Amino acid sequence: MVDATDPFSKLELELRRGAIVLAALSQLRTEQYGYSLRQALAARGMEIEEGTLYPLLRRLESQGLLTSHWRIQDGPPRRYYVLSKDGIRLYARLSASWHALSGVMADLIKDGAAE
Amino acid sequence: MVDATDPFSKLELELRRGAIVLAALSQLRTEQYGYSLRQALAARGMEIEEGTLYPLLRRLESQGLLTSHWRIQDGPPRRYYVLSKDGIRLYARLSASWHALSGVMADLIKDGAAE
DNA sequence: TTCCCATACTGTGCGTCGCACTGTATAGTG
DNA sequence: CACTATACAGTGCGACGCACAGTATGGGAA
Repeated sequence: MVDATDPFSKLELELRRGAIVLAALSQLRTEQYGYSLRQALAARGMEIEEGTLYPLLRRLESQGLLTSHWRIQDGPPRRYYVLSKDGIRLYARLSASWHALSGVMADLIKDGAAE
Repeated sequence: MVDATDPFSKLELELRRGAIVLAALSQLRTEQYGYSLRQALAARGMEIEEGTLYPLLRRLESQGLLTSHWRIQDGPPRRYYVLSKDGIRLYARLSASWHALSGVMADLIKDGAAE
């Protein structure tokens, strides 16, 4: 629960926004269900709300980037997701984009860092 | 003009989305007008549409992060923008956030890079 | 001079998406 | 048997990038 009237909070949220998909995809190279994915990401410093993550997973599947199936075993039924062939390709491209963006931004920010 | 039906294009756009504000702010540590800012960013690999940049500048000013004034000198009137005190503070915080995010993402992506 | 393009800014509307919030259901623990 | 953690689904709002359209000036070429 952040103060939405604070410009910084809004901007930081926007900053994370695009990265969320890539973060999720990166962990779906191996099979995960929503809840475990959320915990895996949180453990690495990328906290994503349930209301964000679950719709995201469904959206990515509807776009053919993920495949999923229910599995009932040791506990409640869980929907497991993993990258599809298209998802693997897209992940490669998107992580390359991230890398490029990261470089550009580092360049932009560092100028005048000595000031 | 990208193919909006291609999931990759949409996701890449989302990836850039949050970074745009930070990129703009980074160049407004020194006074710039919209058009020159757009060219400065493009020259460094960060192309921003006019329909994105101009509203962004107005929005940031309305939030008190930028100050602006018209100047008439050698050509058409230009509206010059520069970081306000609040803007300077926010820029520092936001670039720190970017740095942190960048680190987290690098960590997430690199796992299994050897696969 | 006149045409044209680059420059420079304004404004509108659409589509997308993160999140807050709510709801549903199961498993395990005391 | 209540209570909590787990696990997922669904709705609505707010924010914003961009496509698109419009306005106006300045400079160079014909």
